[in-house]
Parts: sequence; C-alpha cells; structure tokens
Amino acid sequence: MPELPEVEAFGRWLLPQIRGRRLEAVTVLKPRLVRPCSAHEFSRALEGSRIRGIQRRGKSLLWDLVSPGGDESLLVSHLGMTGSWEVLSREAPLPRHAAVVFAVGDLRVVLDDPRQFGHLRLGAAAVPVLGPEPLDEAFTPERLGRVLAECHRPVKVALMDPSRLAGVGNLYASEALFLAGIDPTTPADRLEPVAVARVHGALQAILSAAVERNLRALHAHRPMLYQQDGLPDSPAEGGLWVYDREGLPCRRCGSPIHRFVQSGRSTYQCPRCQQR
DNA sequence: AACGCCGCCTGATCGC
DNA sequence: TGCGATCAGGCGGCGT
Repeated sequence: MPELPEVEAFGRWLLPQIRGRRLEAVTVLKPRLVRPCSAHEFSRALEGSRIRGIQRRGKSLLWDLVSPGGDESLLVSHLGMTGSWEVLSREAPLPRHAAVVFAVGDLRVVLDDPRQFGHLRLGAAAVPVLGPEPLDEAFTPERLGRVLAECHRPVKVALMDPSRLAGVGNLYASEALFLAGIDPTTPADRLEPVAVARVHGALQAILSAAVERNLRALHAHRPMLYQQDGLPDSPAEGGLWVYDREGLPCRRCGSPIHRFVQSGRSTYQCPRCQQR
C-alpha cells in the first residue's frame, strides 16, 4: 500500500523527468479513476498543460500545471491500494493495469492500478484536508502530543486517522509503534509525554528511511516494498519488524508476533516488546 | 459528534 | 487439478 514514503519517492522521482514539459496527450483507460468529470472532459482539461511542479500532501501528489493560455490548474493523484507510477518510452508496452497515460515528450507517464482504488481529480477542491505532515519541520513531539491528546481511540487507530496525521497508513503505524515500544491498544490520550516523544521519533525515523529506500528502488528500476511478494529479512534492508509477520518470531525478542483487528484493520504487535 | 463498518476492486491464497 | 470463497485495505459514505 503506497503510504507517505512511497508517494514522496514517486513525486521526487517523477518531477525531474517531466518538469517544464507538456502533457501532450492524456488517455484515460479506466474512467472510474477519473473524478468527478468524464474521461473526455478530464483529458481535454489537461492536454497541453505544462508541468511546473509536484508536491506531496499526505498520500496525494499535487501536480502544479499551467494551461497553454497561462491558467494555473491542479491535478491531485492518489494511488489507493495498489497504484504505481511508471515512466516508459513511447514504444514500450503499457503495464497490464494501465489506468491513465500521459504522453510527455518521448515518454509515457502511466498510472498503473490493478485494484482501481486510486484516483485522479482536478482542482484545488480536490486537495485533501489532513492533519500535520509527520516529516515537516513544524511537526514536533509537542504537536503530536496535542493531536493524540484529543483522541480517545487506540493510538494505532489515531495514527492512521488522516484528519489527525497525514500520510500514515496501516503498515507504518504498526511499524512505528513497534519501534517506539508502545502497545497499539493504548488510548491515544493516555500516552505519557515520554511515550509520545518515542512515537514521534519512531515515525520520523521510519518514514524518512523508507523515503530514501523507495527512491533507491525507483532509480534502480526495482519494485518498492509494497509491490514485492517477499520482503527482505532484515529491517536495515527494508524488511519489516512486525507488519504481515503474524506468528513469526519478533526480530528483537523472538516472541511470536500477534495480529488482531482494530477499526476493521490488521494490527501487528510484539506482545513482549510492546506493553503498556 | 464520534466512531464502526461496508463496499468498491482484483490478485493471491485457502480449502474442499 | 480446479474452482469458488475469502482476504487484503484507503477512503468515502452511511448507519448508530
């Protein structure tokens, strides 16, 4: 699942390849991903626009575009569960689940999305309303503390709530709480400041390391973590501490990793390393 | 209001 | 070996 680090890496990787160039043709192969307008309207609105920049907000990329007439416009892309961006030569075959194709110079920029949970939307109104960015300078332990203090739900659920914290999904929420040594069921508003500081440090460490790892994967033409079948063994190489490791020995203490459901989503926890 | 949970969608995996 | 059932989950929408 593309979360903050994957989306950030896609943005940083895409921009230098296409900055200043035009979306010469926009082909919508899966119209359901394009909202709210029809595929035809969507293509017409974008074709000819120049790409001025790409920024990330949460799990979305905000494409800063300028029309041939000089009007600014914004494209908001989201990868959903299984989306990815591919940059191909014009001659290369399209990926199996190509949803939208941008012709940019001699390149094709392709949104590939097997499960079609991603989307492309137009206009500033499509910018998601989200909590603070965990990798921002302004995101201090105190800021996290305030966010969590307002939430009575389990801390794992709070971390995944996009209105409280941007970009953190199921995988990195479980991983960060393991690194911080926090029981995911602890009510968010019951964490001591010391524990909040550990969660803050774990979030920043794990997210920023994943951005760099994903960037390296993209530049090496290798799949990202979420696109692979098997995962590397050691966390240092991009392997995971607890996520998707139900029943397997904890990499720190050897206890079997416990899986349970919170708010309808799997949480992974080492029962020994993550106690209240 | 806050929170739980369903449905969208398809590939991988499970069980008979 | 084959095929249907089940699961995964971000997020919007709906029900409580």
